[in-house]
Amino acid sequence: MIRSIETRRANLRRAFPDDLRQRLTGARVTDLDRRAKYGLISTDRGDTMIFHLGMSGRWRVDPVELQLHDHLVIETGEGRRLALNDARRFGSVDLVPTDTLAAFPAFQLLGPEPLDRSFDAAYLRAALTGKRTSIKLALLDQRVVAGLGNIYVCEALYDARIDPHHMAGDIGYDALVRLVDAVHLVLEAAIAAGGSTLRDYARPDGELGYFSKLFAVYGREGEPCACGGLVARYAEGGRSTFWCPACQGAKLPKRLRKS
DNA sequence: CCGACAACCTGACGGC
DNA sequence: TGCCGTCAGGTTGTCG
Repeated sequence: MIRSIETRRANLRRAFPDDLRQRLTGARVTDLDRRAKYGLISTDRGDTMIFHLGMSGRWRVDPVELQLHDHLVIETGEGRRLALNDARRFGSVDLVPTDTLAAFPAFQLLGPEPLDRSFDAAYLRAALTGKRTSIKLALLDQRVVAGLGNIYVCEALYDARIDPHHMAGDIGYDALVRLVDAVHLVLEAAIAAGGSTLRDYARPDGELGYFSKLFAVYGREGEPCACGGLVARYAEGGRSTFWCPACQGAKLPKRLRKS
C-alpha cells in the first residue's frame, strides 16, 4: 500500500504528473512489470505509474536518509521507503490508466522484447530489410528491438563476431542467427551478474552489478581482446562503439575510407 | 526514411 | 590543488 508519495522537485525530463499524489496515495500495488526500459507499477485504483531511469536513475530502497537527487519518495504501508534518485534527470515518471497502457506514446513503436520468442532471426531479417543504417544503430533503435542499450549492443555484436559498421539490411541469415543468440547470451549473463556497474549504477539493494567486469569490449579501448588484437572505438550517432576489428572484421567504414 | 546534431542534466575523470 | 574540457547507461526533436 502506498501510504504517501512525495515529489521533491517538479520534473525529471518532463513534469511529474500533477495528479500523482492524489491518484496513488492509499492505492495498493497489484502488479510490477516492465516494458523495454520502462518500469510499470500498477495499482488497484486502475492506474499504472511508468518510470524510466534514463542514464543515472536508480531506486534507493529503505534509504537511511534522503540525499541529493532523491526526487520522488514513496512510503509504503509497512513503513518502508523507496527513493527515486536520478542525478542527471534523464529519467521520467508518468501515470496512465492501466487500460490505456498500450496507447502510451513511447510504447507505440516499440519492437519486441529481446528475450521474447518473437525476437528471432526471421523477425530480424524482416525488420532490417532495406535499412540503410549500420547494424549498431539498428540494434539501438527501440523500434527494431526494445530494451537494448549501448553496452549490450556492443557486447552482442562482439559475441556474434559482426562488424558494427555493417549495413543492417545486408547481414546474412547465419549472422542474424548468431546475433539473436548473442543478444540472449549477453542479456542472460548480465542479469545473472546483477547488471552492469558503471560509475553511478547500483542495484536497488545498493550492491553493485558485476557484469561490467565481464565486458569483452565495452569501455576497453586499447586493451587486448582475447584474440590478441586491440579493442577499438569509434563514434556513430553520438555514441561510442567498442569493437575488436580482428574478430569482427577490419573493414573500414566507407565514410572513413580514403577516396 | 535516414544521418547529423542538439538538447536535456550532473558528475567523474584526465590533462595541464 | 584546482580549473577546464571531455565523456557517460537514453530519449526526443529539428533540420537537411
